[in-house]
Amino acid sequence: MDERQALAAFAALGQEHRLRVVRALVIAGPDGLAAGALATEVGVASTNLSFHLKELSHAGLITFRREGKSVIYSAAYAGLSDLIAFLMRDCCQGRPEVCAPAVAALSACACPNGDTAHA
Amino acid sequence: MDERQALAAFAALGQEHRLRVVRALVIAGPDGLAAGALATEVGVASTNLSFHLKELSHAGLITFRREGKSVIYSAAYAGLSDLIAFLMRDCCQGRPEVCAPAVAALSACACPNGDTAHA
DNA sequence: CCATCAATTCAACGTTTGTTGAAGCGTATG
DNA sequence: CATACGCTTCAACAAACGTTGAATTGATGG
Repeated sequence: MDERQALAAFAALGQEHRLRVVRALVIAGPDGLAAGALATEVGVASTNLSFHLKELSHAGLITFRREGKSVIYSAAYAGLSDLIAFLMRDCCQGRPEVCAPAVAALSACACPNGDTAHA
Repeated sequence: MDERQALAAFAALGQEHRLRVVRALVIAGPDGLAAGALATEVGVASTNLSFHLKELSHAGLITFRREGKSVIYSAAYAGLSDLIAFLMRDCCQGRPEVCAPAVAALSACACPNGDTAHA
């Protein structure tokens, strides 16, 4: 990920309604949510939501697929990963302890190795 | 971290000059950089930089200390960690594999356990 | 084929944001 | 105590952003 993409992603997340959309989609998981459902959940007019969804999609933070009359949006987990990596890249020039808290914070969420506690 | 703080942080990062400042400070490490040095590195007028530094400080992404005539800024690693945690919170509702890539991306940067490779 | 529903595009608007130059404040030095 | 230096505050302006209602596209059902 280059600076241009990261910039677009952070700018996209720096807006109340868009941040809520991404959070809702992250929580919803790979199944995603229809645009209408999102509009209700976030509390924004559909016209306005479309604008924000396009922005998020352009920033690589969400993806979408048509399903009948609805358009289903989901979080782009890869895009989110890349964004985190960009922000912390080159963070520990010989000082691993500096950015270790960030790893711990994220690990607490994901428990990727099936090893849930006392890591 | 609550939504309001996360919003301020993402909005702060969604601006070219501010993102460069944060990246420069993340790379610089705990020692930090003086405002003047940052202005040179980022390529922005000192007046303008002050504005952005205040914004970043307010968002909890950087800290500062006075040292003689200079003001030294450094990355607030804890703030960055919290931000990452907020973004990915509740991401793996029974599906750890979904956000595992994010953990991998960050771990590659930090190698916190002294275990550098082949993890 | 027409009516309906879901979602998007478009143009217009009010507000917020980033930038600039001049002036001010705090710290060091002769 | 006066000067120089580093940085910040202030007021003003142009550009970008988010919101809204009306019109449009695409898919489904009578």
